[in-house]
Amino acid sequence: MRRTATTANAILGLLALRREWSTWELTKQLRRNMRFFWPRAESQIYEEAKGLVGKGLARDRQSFTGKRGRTSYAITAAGRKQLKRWLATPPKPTTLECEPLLRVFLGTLGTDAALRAALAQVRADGSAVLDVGRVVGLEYLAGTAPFQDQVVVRALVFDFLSHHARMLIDWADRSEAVLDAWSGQSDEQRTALSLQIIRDNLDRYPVPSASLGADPTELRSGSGEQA
Amino acid sequence: MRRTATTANAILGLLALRREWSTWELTKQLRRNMRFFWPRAESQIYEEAKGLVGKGLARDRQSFTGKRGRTSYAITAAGRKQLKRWLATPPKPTTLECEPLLRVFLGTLGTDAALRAALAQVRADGSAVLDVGRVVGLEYLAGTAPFQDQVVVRALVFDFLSHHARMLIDWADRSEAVLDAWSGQSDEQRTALSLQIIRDNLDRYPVPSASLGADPTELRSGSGEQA
DNA sequence: TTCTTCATGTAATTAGTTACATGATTGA
DNA sequence: TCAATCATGTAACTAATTACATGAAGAA
Repeated sequence: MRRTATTANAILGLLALRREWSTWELTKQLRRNMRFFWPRAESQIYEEAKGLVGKGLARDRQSFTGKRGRTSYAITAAGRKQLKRWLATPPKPTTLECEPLLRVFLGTLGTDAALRAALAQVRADGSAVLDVGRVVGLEYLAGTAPFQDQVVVRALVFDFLSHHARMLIDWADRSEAVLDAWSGQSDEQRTALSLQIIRDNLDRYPVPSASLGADPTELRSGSGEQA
Repeated sequence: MRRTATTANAILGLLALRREWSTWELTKQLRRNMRFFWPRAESQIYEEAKGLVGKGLARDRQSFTGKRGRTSYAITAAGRKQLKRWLATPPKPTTLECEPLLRVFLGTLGTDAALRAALAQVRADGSAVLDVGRVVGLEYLAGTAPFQDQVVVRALVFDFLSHHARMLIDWADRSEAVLDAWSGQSDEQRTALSLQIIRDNLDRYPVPSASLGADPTELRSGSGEQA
């Protein structure tokens, strides 16, 4: 009853963009485009696609390549209706899952090498996004992308992922520089550096005017450089 | 067959920082600090804590508040050993799960209002991080944070989350401006704007001289039937 | 006194992953 | 013809969520 089943709706959305998809094409699409903001194992796709058929939201068609079967899917009228309904529901919150950051959080329990390995992983995660972005972005610019007609929304997604990726890489770079600075520093110096990092970040938060309640003396003056 | 069980290790890490934790304190900690990079349902904590005891990595202690029981946990020597081992293993990739972005991806199938709702959610997600950051950050600056001695690593986490949050908010702002620009624009103008967004992002990628070349093959979604 | 929030869990269910198995196609 | 990779799934399992139930403490 309370089933949101986002993955199923994601597939439904793909089905709505083209008249027929083989399961393989669906998985390829998820690998290429959606994995960075809705990552799922490929076996899940097979499962969900079958589920859609079971609910009458898609229909399947069998064909053969040699003696090996293949299933293709197409959206039904009921499927389109369900998709519209879903798109009108409130979105779920964004979540980030960053195991390397957990390791940094617990970093004092481990080694310097472990800390650096965590940073390296985050940098690699960002690079992986950019690597795909370069290929896909150039396709759109060339006008040859598989869903060129969707470019107006895809550009927004592209912008998101690009910034996300660069955030990861830049953070890894900054943090590595901090680790480098630590060597030869006293505990006091390290602490001072850390507090400065926190202060720098806080200074850049725009205080939300909506929620400023009691007294403005609480706020730091001189933060008037908003864009 | 590798059992990493990151959530269990996360709890183990908390246990290593203090001599005893009640389950409630563990859940509170996860809500306050870790939920933005390792979000888990609270019921999971109870489960995992029991699991740690079962494996001898922690021991539990029962007490009472009135007639109601309470369980507290402490790490064992074996637990510390396991924790060290885990910290030395390679980190897992970062993943982002952004349902609003999926909605933007499929945005042409829905309404303008739905698109804006997705952006609003992302902005809210960023704000939620900053709201906690303000409180926690000031605690560290004041020297009164519960784990003040961990400030050197916590500052790095703080830096990450601050930038992540601002990335979300800035993207929502930019994208909303794009939606505003769309009204009164022709399809050609919208497309031009979108391509410009993609171009701007690509221009800012440093092309990694190391991994040039590779494959432009991956594209080509077959069946060139496009609307 | 009653309401709300803090605190402590259990039960039922589902979503998702890992591992495996195997046919078809390509190209060296 | 052999290996790699493309393509198509299934089985087994576990991690995780939702929903529920209820006691204690403090505020109104």
